[in-house]
Amino acid sequence: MLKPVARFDLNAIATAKGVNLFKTLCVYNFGFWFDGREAKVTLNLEPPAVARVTVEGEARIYAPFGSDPSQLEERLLSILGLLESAESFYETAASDPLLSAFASEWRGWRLRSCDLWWALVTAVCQQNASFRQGWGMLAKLVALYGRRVELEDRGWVPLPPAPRDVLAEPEKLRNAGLGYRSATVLGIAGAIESGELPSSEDLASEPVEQAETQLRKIKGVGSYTARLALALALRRYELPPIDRWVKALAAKAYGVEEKAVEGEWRKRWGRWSALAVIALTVALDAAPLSKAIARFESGRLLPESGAGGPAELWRLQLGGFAKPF
DNA sequence: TGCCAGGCGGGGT
DNA sequence: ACCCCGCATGGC
Repeated sequence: MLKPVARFDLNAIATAKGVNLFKTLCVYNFGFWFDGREAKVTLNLEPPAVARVTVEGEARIYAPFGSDPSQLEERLLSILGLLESAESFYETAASDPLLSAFASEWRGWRLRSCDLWWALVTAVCQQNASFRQGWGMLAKLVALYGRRVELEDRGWVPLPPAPRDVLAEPEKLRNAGLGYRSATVLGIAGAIESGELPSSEDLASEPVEQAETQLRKIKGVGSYTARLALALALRRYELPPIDRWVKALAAKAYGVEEKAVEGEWRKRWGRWSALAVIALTVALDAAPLSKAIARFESGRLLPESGAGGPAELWRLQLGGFAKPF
């Protein structure tokens, strides 16, 4: 049972930073964590600490007795991208053939980050699977492991399984439909529990190429997975997670050979390379490649209502939760 | 039904 | 340094 330990208003800082909380909370979120008005944000997995954040900017932090509220508040600001200056990203996007529309309509969006463990699991679930399949796996993981925490005045909040939950009940990975990805997730959980994997603090302070190399030591974690995780967990965007989807789209949009896409992408996006990849999946509703290319060719470069893309993931019924919260 | 999807590693050349 | 294949699973 977690008690409210802090309450504050995010409006001033969101306005100052140009952040749209609705856009930030809705993208790549699940219905059991966001209902269109309020989000439950995991601040810490073990021991659990969560925040409730409304699209109007009201924030409440729930944590175990003895935790430091100001540290958790800082963590919430970081998770919501409120400590990040994204101005130069949107400046670049404004004149980009793929993201110019996104830059004008979605300028207030910031990436919502998570911890390194869940970022890696998220990235693994995107391997060789459609967007819908990958996010379905994640929702099933949360439902099957059934980890949750009670807020004193607000009922239960589902939490992602922790590494030790997965190690204790590995068979649930396959039940969640991860297939051969299960072994990779187990490897990640084992590396974290054994201390083999450098902490996110360590990874944050070393050169990004070196961080990627460290993550790739885990079998099943390749360049795509490592880079996506560095973006999702550490907000390190220098290395783009280029998959066949981005490769084909960028080759077309930028007029280069597929083998030249990574270089071209990094030349154009620089320190925002990974964020641009993630933004593109939002802009094109993560549509399967042939549809995404058709979207690009007809200039439909904004999330569309009813497409069921990342911006509407929270509206979908995934993973077997009967109702939000 | 069979084929493919935001990868990956192991095997070939 | 490449190329190529199999891999679990779910959706079409």
